[in-house]
Amino acid sequence: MTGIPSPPAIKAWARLMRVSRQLLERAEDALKDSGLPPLAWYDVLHELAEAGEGGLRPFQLTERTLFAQYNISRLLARLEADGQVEKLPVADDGRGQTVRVTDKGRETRRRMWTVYGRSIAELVGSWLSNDELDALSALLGRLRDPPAPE
Amino acid sequence: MTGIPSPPAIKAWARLMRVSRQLLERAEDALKDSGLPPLAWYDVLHELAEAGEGGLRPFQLTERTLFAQYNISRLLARLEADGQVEKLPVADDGRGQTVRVTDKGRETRRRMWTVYGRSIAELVGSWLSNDELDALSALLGRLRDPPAPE
DNA sequence: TCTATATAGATGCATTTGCATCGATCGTCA
DNA sequence: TGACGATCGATGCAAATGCATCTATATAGA
Repeated sequence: MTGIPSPPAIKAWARLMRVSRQLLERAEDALKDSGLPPLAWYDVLHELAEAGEGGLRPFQLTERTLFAQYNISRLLARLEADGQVEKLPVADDGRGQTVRVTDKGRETRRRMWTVYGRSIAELVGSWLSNDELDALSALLGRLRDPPAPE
Repeated sequence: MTGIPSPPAIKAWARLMRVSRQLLERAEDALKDSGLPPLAWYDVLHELAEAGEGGLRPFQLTERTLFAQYNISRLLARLEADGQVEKLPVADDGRGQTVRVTDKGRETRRRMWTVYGRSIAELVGSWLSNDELDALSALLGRLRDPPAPE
């Protein structure tokens, strides 16, 4: 019975898609303009930095970042080729590996954050109050992880 | 002075990016599962349908859809090859052309909407009340079209 | 233990995107 | 009118994405 979306739903959807695309593009542009790698690198380096010395398995990264499995596989290959991460065999699972961020990777993340963080502040932080930002987060949170259509 | 984003700004940004990506993926999957073309086709067909008989110039489509110019160029080539749109020379500008949706294109849009609309209803409409959806639209509207960084 | 099935991760191939640039026409200004 | 910069749209080439599938290891069940 939810076949036809209400006008407010359509409008919210349209704005959500449009605004997120636009802001994402701005953030990517800012990184490019500073000669820094794309946001996808940041996402992975960030997760790995949070994970600490233990590192993460690639499949854990696919869960956390929403990138497709083959995408993570290739992204990690690029990051490794560039010395940003290192892959270690994992003892109790011969199929897998553990990925750990290197010092260079940590430094890359730090440099990216100075630009990325500024983008966030400019694109979002300077237009809404903290209360409004919290309200936005709360509303978006209700749309998160909707149950997959069986 | 807006160099460092506040925690609420970071959280709102993260949710915005994550939720929009996730919902977009769901909507795309639903179309694929029904054997329908990707959302990009819908966006263009929708704009052209709204424009009516007069059609639109490609550069107008790039403005309205946020797709890059070369992207629109190739998307239109694919749509034309598939008979969804037709390109007409435009009288008063020898460089340009006018793009108009065909009957087939209108039919494609209609069929896509039955699936796409249901996705919107399920992914957004069923989780927030209309008032909440309006509040979300209003907040997102404040983030729209931020002035480009010079 | 042996077999069947599931999971981790990589990869070949086609499609799409991004980037730079091009050819063509338009508009402006001398 | 003629020259010049701007705009419209297309395109060659490289990189990234999507899709299907593959290899290898792990796990469950007879």
